[in-house]
Amino acid sequence: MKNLKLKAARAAMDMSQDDLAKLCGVSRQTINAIEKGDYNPTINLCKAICKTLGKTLDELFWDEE
Amino acid sequence: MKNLKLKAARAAMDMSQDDLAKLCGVSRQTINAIEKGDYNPTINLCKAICKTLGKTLDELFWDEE
DNA sequence: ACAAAATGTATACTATACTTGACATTGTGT
DNA sequence: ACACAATGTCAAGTATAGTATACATTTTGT
Repeated sequence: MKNLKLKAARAAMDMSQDDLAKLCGVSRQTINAIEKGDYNPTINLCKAICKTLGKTLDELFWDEE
Repeated sequence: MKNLKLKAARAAMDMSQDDLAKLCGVSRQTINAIEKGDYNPTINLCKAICKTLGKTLDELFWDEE
């Protein structure tokens, strides 16, 4: 399942996947795969993404059902 | 750095590392290593742990500074 | 319509999360 | 003191997160 919250938060900061990737110290493909739901990132990467986008884990990676 | 919030939440539910591991579908060593801070779990495992312990990602895995 | 930027996707490789099995150590109860 | 549960730790293996390179497609601006 895609991570649309991440995609939206990135768009709100007017960042490309590549911008975010560089700021988080990973490759563009990694960000792309996470947004696409292709894989299961580590918590440290999730935290780095959250801090870069000014969000928390719950805001970007928690799905309440 | 150790994850004491996780250790405390598990203790509050009166669960052993092995209990938690089984409920999350991972090995005991994995839970032990996470509490010890030995590695960097995936977000899916973090979510499974949170749901088992009735906590959110922010409560167990977010460190505000 | 055109060019350039951003995104999607594929392959082959490397790093590391996670497993299984085993043993040592530290608690906790009786 | 004794037994047993819970925790810490090691080593060798497997699965998959994440990389580098490359190319196709879509989006956006002019």
